[in-house]
Amino acid sequence: MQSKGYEELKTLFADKGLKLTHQRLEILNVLAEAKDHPSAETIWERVKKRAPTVSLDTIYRTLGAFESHGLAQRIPVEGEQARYDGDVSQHHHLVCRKCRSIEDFDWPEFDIASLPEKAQAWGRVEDAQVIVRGECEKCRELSMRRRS
Amino acid sequence: MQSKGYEELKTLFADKGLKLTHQRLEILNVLAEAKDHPSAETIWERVKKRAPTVSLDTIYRTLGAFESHGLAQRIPVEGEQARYDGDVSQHHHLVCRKCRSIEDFDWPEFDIASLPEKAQAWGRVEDAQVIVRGECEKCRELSMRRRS
DNA sequence: TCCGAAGTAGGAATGATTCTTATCTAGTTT
DNA sequence: AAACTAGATAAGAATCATTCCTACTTCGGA
Repeated sequence: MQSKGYEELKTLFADKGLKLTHQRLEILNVLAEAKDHPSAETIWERVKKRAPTVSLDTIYRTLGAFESHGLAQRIPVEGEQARYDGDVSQHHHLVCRKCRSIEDFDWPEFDIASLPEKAQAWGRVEDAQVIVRGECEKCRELSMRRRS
Repeated sequence: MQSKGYEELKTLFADKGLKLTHQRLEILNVLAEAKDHPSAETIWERVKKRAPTVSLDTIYRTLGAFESHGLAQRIPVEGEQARYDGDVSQHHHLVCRKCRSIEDFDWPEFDIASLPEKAQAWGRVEDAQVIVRGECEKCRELSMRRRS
């Protein structure tokens, strides 16, 4: 995800009726740089390095605003903490049940337009993605070593 | 999901090292009859009709046990309450962001074996499903009517 | 520059889920 | 059939992510 210029962002936010504050900018930056699909709390820790006074509540509110305006997505995973992705382009996720790590993967052949009848007729589709759950390689090795 | 006979279940549970208690039977029944992907609390309400003394904690513990033994799945959705599905066969979900309803859909062409390279190499895949998010027809009509 | 809407901090409140402890039960052993 | 033991259960307390409340501050248009 490439960062947009300040003026470009300002226009983008204005169009959505959002104000482009310092905190929101920092959160956007963290999201843009993150490759680990961080939780709100993790984002908070990272943002605090550059803006130490930001409150966790602000992080939550901002992420909620970003999500409803299509600037970020909340990843469809169960689990204690919500996980966010600043990349809203079409892609899919690999979710490790052990260590909770989340990785992206692309699947160009996957096409929302070819979803079956029932999905097309269901209502207004906003997004569709594949969720693969299991055990990542790292955890798999660990559990094998432990067993032997 | 068809109910299995008692003896059959007993064997199935014994094989997994689980005890087949009255409570677990009732929870299984509720899951088998449910088509709405209920939350733990909803399951609790239904189970209480037949077994009024069951505690919510038992519901949570049992669902956890069922999930790790492949007798139920927790649906990969974000949101305040976890949602469960007694159907563990390959299928996908339509999730309404407004009313939180969840519907099943089948997609025979979807094949785990044809996931792209990166997903195959990631680790041990336990399941893969498509999550479609958006607004169901009912909510869509409501919001349109309100707007006009 | 002024105003109202929107954003913010900090702490309190909420609500789902899990843990603790003492008790109980299913399936097994004697 | 009585005793045994690992696994289950109930009840309430504890946790922890997330949201709400209140008072204060900032942004952007007029």
